[in-house]
Amino acid sequence: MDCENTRNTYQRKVVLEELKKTTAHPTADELYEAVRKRLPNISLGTVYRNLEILSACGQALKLDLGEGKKRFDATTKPHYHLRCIKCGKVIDVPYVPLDKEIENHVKGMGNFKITSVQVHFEGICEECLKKK
Amino acid sequence: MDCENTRNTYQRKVVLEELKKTTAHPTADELYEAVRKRLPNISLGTVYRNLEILSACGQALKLDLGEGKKRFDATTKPHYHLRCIKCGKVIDVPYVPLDKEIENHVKGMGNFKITSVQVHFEGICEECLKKK
DNA sequence: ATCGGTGCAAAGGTTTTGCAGGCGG
DNA sequence: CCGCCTGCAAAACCTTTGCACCGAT
Repeated sequence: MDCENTRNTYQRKVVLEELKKTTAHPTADELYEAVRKRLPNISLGTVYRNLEILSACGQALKLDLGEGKKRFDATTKPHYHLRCIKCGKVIDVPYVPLDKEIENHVKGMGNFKITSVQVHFEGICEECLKKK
Repeated sequence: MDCENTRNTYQRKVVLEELKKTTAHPTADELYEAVRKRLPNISLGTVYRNLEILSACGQALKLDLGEGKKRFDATTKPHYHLRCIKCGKVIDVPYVPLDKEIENHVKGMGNFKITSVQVHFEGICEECLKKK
């Protein structure tokens, strides 16, 4: 994607601002609802298009945790995610440099070049542990 | 899921047989096309239902590699997957016990209980490396 | 005979896209 | 002005589901 020829539209600005306000890793639809409070006429398609551009240009992360829908994250520095199997919440897991370690383990195990490693966790979050 | 009260229908048998014939990690639709050569009247819904039952009962794996569709694998023993970013092919990566190692790294880094770790790789497969 | 499974088609949920008009640089 | 972007709506895509009938046990 060509990130030089993108324009700073107000809609894109608000989408990114609202994404930065939360740590809940919203879906496109959830973010659409949040953005609509400020821009009642924005369309869901515009939210999708802007999330696509923002994540392609390094200003957001697109997450797929196997739920059948994507989530988005304004925190672009390396970290992992844990999805709670009880309440569905997605929380951040602090970064430890697993990627390089994994690549070292797998290196030489086949004739392919690894460009990225996806790691995510499933488990039970702090709150759901307390409830039980 | 209740795996005791399942019946051995011919459709389910053929779905599993066709899945076992390939290492290409087919999607439900791709498997539907393969099965249809033997059972021209089978429906896509039946393929989905059987893949759901087979994976829930440990006879197949359901994979989500972030493509917006699920893939299926008759190899249920532990291994990883690499999706080629050039040709889209999914190939097996031999198992090394990354899961436990990762859990050891992350253990104690937050108040949550990890129940599973998903790891998958993106990269370039042998054939596409040669082409370049 | 029971009750899980099937085929068909419709519906469901998420994401993409065609189009005409709007606006940022 | 140019051409990227927007809103709207339809479509695309993958998957699930309701229904009546079928067939495995």
